[in-house]
Amino acid sequence: MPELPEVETVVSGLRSRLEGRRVRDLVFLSAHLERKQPASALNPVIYRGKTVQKIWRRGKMIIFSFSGGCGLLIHLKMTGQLYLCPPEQPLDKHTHARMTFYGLGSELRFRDVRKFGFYNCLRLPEIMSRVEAELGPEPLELDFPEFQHLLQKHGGKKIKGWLLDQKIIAGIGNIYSDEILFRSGIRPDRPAGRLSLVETRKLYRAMKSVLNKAIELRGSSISDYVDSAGEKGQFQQKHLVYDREGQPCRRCRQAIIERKKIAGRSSFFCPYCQK
DNA sequence: AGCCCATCCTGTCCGC
DNA sequence: TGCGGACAGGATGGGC
Repeated sequence: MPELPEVETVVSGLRSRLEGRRVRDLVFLSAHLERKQPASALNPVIYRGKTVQKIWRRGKMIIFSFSGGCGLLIHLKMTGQLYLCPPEQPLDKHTHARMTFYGLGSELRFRDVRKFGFYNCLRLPEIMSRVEAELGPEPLELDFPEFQHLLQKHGGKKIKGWLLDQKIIAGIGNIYSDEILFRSGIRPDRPAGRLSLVETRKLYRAMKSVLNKAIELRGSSISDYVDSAGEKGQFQQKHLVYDREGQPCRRCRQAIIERKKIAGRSSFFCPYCQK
């Protein structure tokens, strides 16, 4: 499931290959993805001849800007993939869009088995206003006082749900919320507003260190995730609780990792290390 | 305000 | 071996 570190890895790979390139064509391969376009969507034909100006990330959203004010807003959701590959590589039924470029031996493909993701052709100002309306601040740019303020502002929420809420903080999903809470020694069902100062500091530091370390290791490949070159990440080897139900805790080596549904999501935690 | 549930979708896994 | 049902999950939207 691509979360902030996976999306960051994809974006940095695409950026180095695509920024400054001129689009030859954008083609949708399945009607499904087109049905997810909002009413204000641009005709894909408009992208022909446009130059990729910038590619960046906001939370888990991927944004492209092109010359002429066009943009792309892409979300990989759970099984989406956005990668460069040789044009002759066979297409399968899960590949929903392809973009080709002048002078580049690779094409960009959007593939998504479960079809939860979207790939929206929109004007850049519309993308920016949508993204800013829907997303809270970036966790890696958040300072400690603002972090504390957000904990109090949504203090009734369980901390797991708090971390997952994209409107509070943008980019954290189910894997990293569990890994962050384990490293903070905090149980996922604790109310966000009732953490001690020491716990709040631990949580803040763990959030940054887990996300940064995961970016360094190019993300976690649990099911479908691959980067822009089709390569898997390595952070799954560092997971301490996620998907480890029934196995001994890697820290205390005694307690057994539990799994509970919290805030509607499977949550893994150590009943001994997390208070 | 915040929780729970259903929804979208398909591959995988489990039990019979 | 094969089939059917449960399940997973990011985000949204409705109901309580």
